[in-house]
Order: sequence, then C-alpha cells, then structure tokens
Amino acid sequence: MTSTPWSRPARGARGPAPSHSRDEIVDAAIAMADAGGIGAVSMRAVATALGTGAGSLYRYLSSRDDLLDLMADRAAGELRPYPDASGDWLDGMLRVARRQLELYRRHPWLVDVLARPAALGPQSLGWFDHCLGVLRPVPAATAAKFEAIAMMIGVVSLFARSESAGPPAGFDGIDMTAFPNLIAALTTPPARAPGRRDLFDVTVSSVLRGVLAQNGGTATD
Amino acid sequence: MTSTPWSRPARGARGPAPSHSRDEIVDAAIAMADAGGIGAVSMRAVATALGTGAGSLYRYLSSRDDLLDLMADRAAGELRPYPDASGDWLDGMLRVARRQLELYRRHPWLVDVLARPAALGPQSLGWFDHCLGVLRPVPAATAAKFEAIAMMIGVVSLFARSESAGPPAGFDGIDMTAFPNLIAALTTPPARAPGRRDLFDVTVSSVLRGVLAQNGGTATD
DNA sequence: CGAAAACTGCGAACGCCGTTTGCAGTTTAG
DNA sequence: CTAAACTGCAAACGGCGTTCGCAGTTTTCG
Repeated sequence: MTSTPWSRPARGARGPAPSHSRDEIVDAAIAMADAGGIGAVSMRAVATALGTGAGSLYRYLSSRDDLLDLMADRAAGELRPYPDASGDWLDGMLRVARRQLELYRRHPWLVDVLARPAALGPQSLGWFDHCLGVLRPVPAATAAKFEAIAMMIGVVSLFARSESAGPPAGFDGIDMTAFPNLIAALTTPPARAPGRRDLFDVTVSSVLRGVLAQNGGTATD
Repeated sequence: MTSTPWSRPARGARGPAPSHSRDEIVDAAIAMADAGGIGAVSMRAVATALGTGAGSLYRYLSSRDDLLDLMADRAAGELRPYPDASGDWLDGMLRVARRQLELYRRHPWLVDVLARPAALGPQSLGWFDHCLGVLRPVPAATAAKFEAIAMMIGVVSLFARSESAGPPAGFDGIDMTAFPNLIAALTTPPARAPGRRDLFDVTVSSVLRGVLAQNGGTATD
C-alpha cells in the first residue's frame, strides 16, 4: 500500500531503456534545493532542468514526497564515513552531532524535509545504526536510546534552523510599554558574540545526558 | 514595506462598515486548523466557512502568512494567565514549558506555523516578557537568556511534534543485515512505556541549565 | 447639495502547483 | 508475429494564493 521508493524497482524489464534515472532526478532536485530552498523543488522545475515534462517524472517517482525522501537519504549518505566511535560515548555522539550540523549547513532544506513525516532509507538507517553503536556502552533501555537520538536530531535541527533564520521581524505598531523586561533586555547593548559552537556542544551534551542518565538499563538490553 | 498585521489598521474610515472582522476570520481559521491541520486552512476554505469568497479576505488580510501570524498570536494568548513566576527560576520555567506543551497539544498546527519565519504579535511578546521576568534572578547575559528561551521553545515543539507523529514508516525493500545494532534494538521487546512527562521535564531542565550555566552574567545586565 | 474620494463585497481570472490520463512509439516475452 | 509491458510526452484536472475590475455604499469637502 504505502510503498517506499526503496521497495519499488527502478524500472521494469519489458520496454525501452529509460532516458533518465532516479539518481539523476535526485541530483537535479538537490542542486535546486541547495540553490533556492525546498520551495524551488517543484516537479515542473526539476523536469525542466532535465529537459523533459513534469508528468514524465512519474515514470520514476510515485510522488513528490517520494522525491523528498530520496533526497533526504541521499544527503544522509554524505554523513559517511562516520566519525570514530571509540572512546567516551558522549564524545562520540558529539562528533556525530557536529557532523550532522555541518550537513544541515550544507543543505538547509534538509531541516524542512525532515520536519515532515518521512520514510527512512538505507543511508538514514545506517547512520542510526552507527548511533546505536556509539551508545552501546551506555546502560540505558533501548527506548531511551531511541529517544536520545531523536532528541539529538531535533536539537541539531533547531540550531540549523536558527542559523539560517533571519532576525525576528520588527515590532511595528505594537505598544511596547507593557513589556518592561523586554525593553530592558533590548536596550542593553549586546555584550559580545556568544560562542555558538560552545552553546551547541553544551546543549547537545545536556540533552543526551539528561535523557540517558535517568536510570540504569534494566529490562532486556 | 514588510508591514506586520499589527501595524495596519483594521479598517479605513470612509467606506461602508465591513461585514466581517479579523477576529472573526482568525476564529474560523483556528477552528479549521484544529480540525484538519494547517493544510486545511486555505483562503477559499476559510472564506467559504464565513460565507464569502476567497478574494474578499484580502480586504482584511494582506496574505495567508498574515493570517497564520494572527492565528499564532491568538493561540499565544491562551497561555495567559502566566504561571507563578516566584520561587526557583527553573521551576518557573518548567511551569511555562508545561503550559506551552499543553497549548501545542490543543493546537498541533502551532508547531508548523511557528516553524516558519513569523512576525511576533503582542501576545507572543507578552509571553516572552514573562519568561524574561522568570529569568531575572539568573546571572547570565541577556543574549544567553534569549537563546535559552529559544531553545526551550524548540524543545517543547520537538516533544509536541513527536507526540503527534505516527510511528516511523516500515523498512520495505531494504536489506537490514547491514545494520546489526538496529536489528538487536528492534528485536528486544520494549521494556515498558517510558515516562514521557519525566523525560520532558528532564530535557527542558537540562537545556536551560546547560545554556544558562556556562558563565556568570558579565557585561551589562 | 452634489461631486469626488475612499472604502466595501464579489466574481472572474492569472499563474503556479501536484498529479492523472491518453496516446503513440519501442522493446521484450511467449 | 502478436500481445503485453514498458517508454516519453503533452494536455488536462482540480486546487492553491493572489490580483483585478466592477458596482455599490459611505464619508469628506468645496
């Protein structure tokens, strides 16, 4: 029913050879997303870049969501090779998180694609498997590890989003006198540029420690 | 140029009295979003619910984004009255965070609306002001407090998103033998339902402590 | 008072989107 | 050699946000 793109073969065995391929389409789509955001990735635009019509893409993909899933998994492949998993598990996860943040910086559209319910592909699963390997020495339940990884993904995407977002819109036409704390905060000059990298490490570490430290690994694992 | 809905008057002073109002439109839009998600809020659908045409809404709103901003600020108003700000600041922020999570549960579309660059309205600013008040006793720089609040918003939205999201899609057509850690994790029976509330509190506390504890409040504030 | 200006609602239209469909041509299976 | 299964492609469908023009209503001002 709800088949993922990886469960369907790339082509049949009867007709003429296809002029394009899934990989080629995904390449073009990623290039457009890198340049103009995920909103620039329309079936018509991708098809035009490939010199064909929008409807022709449906010979290779079952929907636009399908394409986005393929794009996400392709991008996840860029996380290879995975950082060293030996040593302290927290350091290992921090290396993973930093590498993931770099990926989000390289492909800001990934944040939007992952915010939507997505089908996991082999690259994403491989990355997930690596994370579980890093967390192997941690004496926590499996469910807790899953949640820790999910939270790490979320925190990384939060940083990526805040980096690519502009300053908050101005407060035109709003009476500010009712917000004394806000006025006080905004009128004080910004002390200095906060260490973004430190904040990232601190936050990721805090979340991982918080989620995984609540109790020992009972049950099965 | 990029005027917010709050900087534009609700109506002029010359023509006939309007048949509708911004509040009425926002009410209808929120009702539709609660029922069918943010995707169900189309200009045509909202207009139909009000017994008029899609184009007529542009007498009250300058765009659909405008409507979403108004919806978000209306929802933020539901956070009033704000929880007690006295006592330990971490407890105070936890109360704020829990109340915010309840709001997200009541209006799941809020997560999607806030993920997009939004214009802050008076209700949102009032809530922000309250947060700054709770954080007043914390000896940290203003920028750090802003980042702490932003991170708290992000973490709360992560929890809200994970609650409303279904289980991850199956792995049809993917060779699993390459992911030994994943297999091991999936074949172990789930120990027991994890304490979601505890996880929420722990995570929010971890993030706030992590972001705000890195150094004393130097500089001006 | 009367004319001009500024507003109102509204239906039609524009350009974009994802997707479906039908048709003509090509390759393979039996 | 026929029939099935595939290919590319252009047209069309329904939906979207938004714009535009028109007719009617209310206010302002000479």
